[in-house]
Amino acid sequence: MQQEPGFFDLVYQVARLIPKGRVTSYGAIAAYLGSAKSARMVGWAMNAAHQQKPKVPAHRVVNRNGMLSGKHHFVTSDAMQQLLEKEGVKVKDDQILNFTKHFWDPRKELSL
DNA sequence: GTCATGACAAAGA
DNA sequence: TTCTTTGCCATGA
Repeated sequence: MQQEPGFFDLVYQVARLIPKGRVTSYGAIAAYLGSAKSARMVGWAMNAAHQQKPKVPAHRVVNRNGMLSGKHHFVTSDAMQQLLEKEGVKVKDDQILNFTKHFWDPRKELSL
């Protein structure tokens, strides 16, 4: 088995590194992986993250606008918002308040 | 092997 | 300023 670190695995790794109460964007993760323009792949990876173990905090990953674009993919549409608020992130109208304040850039926090 | 889709992002009009 | 279009790369049929 090649065990080659695929794009998905990288996304899961970074997603799990997101501190509690923080959020990041698909583009930020993509940029950290070296493919800033492949933000779509990050979101696509999240789609498969549901079957990944350990669980991937996909609820901490939102689009560049801080909007819970992926909430619709959770078990329940409210699950994502509930989880975020539970961690201290205020969500209003499917959008994170003070998004820039909660924003966590792996490219900055992890390494440069 | 080819076509179509996807939880995004940046640029152009 | 908002809306529209293109790019990106991997997965599935």
